[in-house]
Amino acid sequence: MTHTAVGIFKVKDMKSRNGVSRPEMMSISQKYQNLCLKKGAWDPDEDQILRAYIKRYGTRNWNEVPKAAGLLRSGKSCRFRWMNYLRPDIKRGNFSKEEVQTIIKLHEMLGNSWSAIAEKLPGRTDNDIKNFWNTHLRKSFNNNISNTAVQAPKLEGTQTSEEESKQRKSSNIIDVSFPTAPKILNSEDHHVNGINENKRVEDNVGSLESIGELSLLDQPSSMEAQMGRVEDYGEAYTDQMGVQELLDYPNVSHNFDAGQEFWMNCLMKTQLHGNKV
DNA sequence: AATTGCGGCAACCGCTCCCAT
DNA sequence: TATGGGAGCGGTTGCCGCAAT
Repeated sequence: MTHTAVGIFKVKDMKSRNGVSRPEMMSISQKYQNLCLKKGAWDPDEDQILRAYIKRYGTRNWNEVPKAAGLLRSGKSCRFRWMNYLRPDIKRGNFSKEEVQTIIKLHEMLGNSWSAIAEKLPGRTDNDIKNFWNTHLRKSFNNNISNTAVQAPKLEGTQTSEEESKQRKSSNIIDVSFPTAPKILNSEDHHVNGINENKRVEDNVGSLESIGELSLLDQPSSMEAQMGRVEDYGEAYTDQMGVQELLDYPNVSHNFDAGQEFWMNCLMKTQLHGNKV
């Protein structure tokens, strides 16, 4: 049956014997389990089984889910499928302007803490955001520094039609430059506005109670200055008085970076018109 | 028409953290 | 207090489809 192989080795209960150490046995067990488990894309039947099982029994123990549901998958795989695809509250459409802005701002602030970013984007998963960043935004920000052509983000979402896909691919190279782009540094310990980069990200993000509070971050370049991670790319980032002003009046619009504003406009035009900017 | 290269997404892997014992 | 298991996270890989050659 499906879960016999999975449950065969209870490694923690085994003692070393025949000269095989526990770690070695662990490894053997893992390999054996892996051989027995299905990998790769999920088919609709598996989705249906998992969905039905979780609907009925919930997700208290992911390792039990595949065994009890009769799926030849690891608990991790089931969890991943549920969390990133099957969950009913998953949003699978376009990334809105607000969502893109939020991702950009939070990434400036938190780095690659996708789960923390995802918390502020209801319906979006960390994996979605990570993929979106890696395939669209990262290139833009890398090229941001070198001022070369970048690829416009795809904003249609994951379930695009072939037509949209073709249109996107035929028109997705735009020229964007960021004349005043800040450069992120690898610094040791930063405490800005209560954010400690050396702490777990959740601890820092916990202080941002709602998306509304993100309005405080509406000045991307200035935020870099607040975080003290800006190299000398212009006075706006190094002016201590300016930084103090931001700290004193966080809700007042300061020094909105023209390069990023332009870039954001490009994104929005691409989304709204589905064509060149 | 066949081949190659590339982009995008889904999924896996390895690691760390948290919590129960 | 130490240990082990489960959960969660970020990085990476593999596959598929499309465009270019």
